[in-house]
Amino acid sequence: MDNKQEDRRIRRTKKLLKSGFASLMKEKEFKDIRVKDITDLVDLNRGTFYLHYNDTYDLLEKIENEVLDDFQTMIDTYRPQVDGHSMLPVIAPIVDYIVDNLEVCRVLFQNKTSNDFWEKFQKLIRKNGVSMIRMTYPNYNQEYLDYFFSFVTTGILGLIKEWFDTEMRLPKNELVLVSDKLISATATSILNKNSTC
Amino acid sequence: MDNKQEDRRIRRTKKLLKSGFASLMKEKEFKDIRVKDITDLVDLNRGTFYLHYNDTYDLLEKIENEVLDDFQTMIDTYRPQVDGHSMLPVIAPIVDYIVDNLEVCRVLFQNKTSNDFWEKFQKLIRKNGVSMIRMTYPNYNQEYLDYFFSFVTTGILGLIKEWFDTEMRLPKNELVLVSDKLISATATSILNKNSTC
DNA sequence: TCCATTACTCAACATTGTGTTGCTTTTTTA
DNA sequence: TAAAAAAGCAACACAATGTTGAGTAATGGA
Repeated sequence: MDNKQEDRRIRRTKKLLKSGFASLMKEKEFKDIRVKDITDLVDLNRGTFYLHYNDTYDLLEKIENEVLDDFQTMIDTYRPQVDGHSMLPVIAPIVDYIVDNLEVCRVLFQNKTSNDFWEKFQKLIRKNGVSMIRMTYPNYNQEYLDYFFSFVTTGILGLIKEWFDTEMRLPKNELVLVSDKLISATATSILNKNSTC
Repeated sequence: MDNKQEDRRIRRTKKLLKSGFASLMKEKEFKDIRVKDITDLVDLNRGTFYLHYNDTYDLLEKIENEVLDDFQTMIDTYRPQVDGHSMLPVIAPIVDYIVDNLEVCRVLFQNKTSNDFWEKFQKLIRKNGVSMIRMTYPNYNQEYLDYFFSFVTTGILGLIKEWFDTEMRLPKNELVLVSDKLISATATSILNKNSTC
């Protein structure tokens, strides 16, 4: 978006720091990653890190927010195509995105850090999902709806995590289908039986 | 279990450190908790901490494992009562346990640390759950079963987290019912439709 | 092409928290 | 009550942090 706002050097440096960080996350735990580890890996001065991030938590958070912004953009783009029965039109591009940004997404979805990303992801899905459900079931009990969304969104996060944990053995399109199936199965079983409670 | 194995002073000290830690987790993030914070709070020497734990991560891990051991014991105790259709006989005592150990369980289920507890909890449920499912569906595709379990177990974890996040407003027995309902809804919709794939 | 701007480098620094040690005091248990 | 073991205490070296000031190099607009 702000592609021309930042100095080319800054873009380059940030990209290096982020990719170095993601790369280190394959080898060691988040808590064991030092600023020096990152800057050594990508050949930058340690001080340079602090020109852009406060610490490794800040770096992680910035990465999280960038991905989440992309997700929101995709939801806004593809939601109009959802027909109410299946979430496929939205799920498919999101899974495509994950595949296109594997290294970073692995870090976020496998979530060996703190569950900030999971939490924010859920908020995003819930925000967008509640408004859709309300169209069909305007009076459904809000508290139950909250629990429903907690269940489904964490469930999907667990699904994607499982996918990474198993080296992405399941083909991408099957992951999409399984996700959609589980979402609609849960939704219909809950929404239809208790639409008045 | 080893109630009489450990010196009374050790029992007291460990209990103090664990409760102090759980108490601090209400105020601040895990990463901001120093060993000195804990020992100051419960009036112990900082060095004493290191007689029992390597660091705060180690302390957290020990807490996790104790709770998980209790869960396994409860599953072993109550599983014989499960009739195949509902998980209520197992879910209910687990939720009771959570209520009886609120402070510690809040830390583990709200999971603002690293998702080690979630991960171990899932492993435990999966281990016990797969063997039950196999009785009824011996030939169900293993890979799909894995995804099903990832979905359901993280879903339930999300449910419990939601419960803590909303100050446990939902009555305990309703939480039990919602959990059971979501589990069996997901299970039946998946297992019945695709028992051959 | 030049020049002002600004990002990055480098070395040094104070600070904080860690994990350990040797010795003393207190508590436990048999 | 005595031996054993845990907790207190003070001091230590160490690692990593976050910041600094001054010099160097790259950038992008005129």
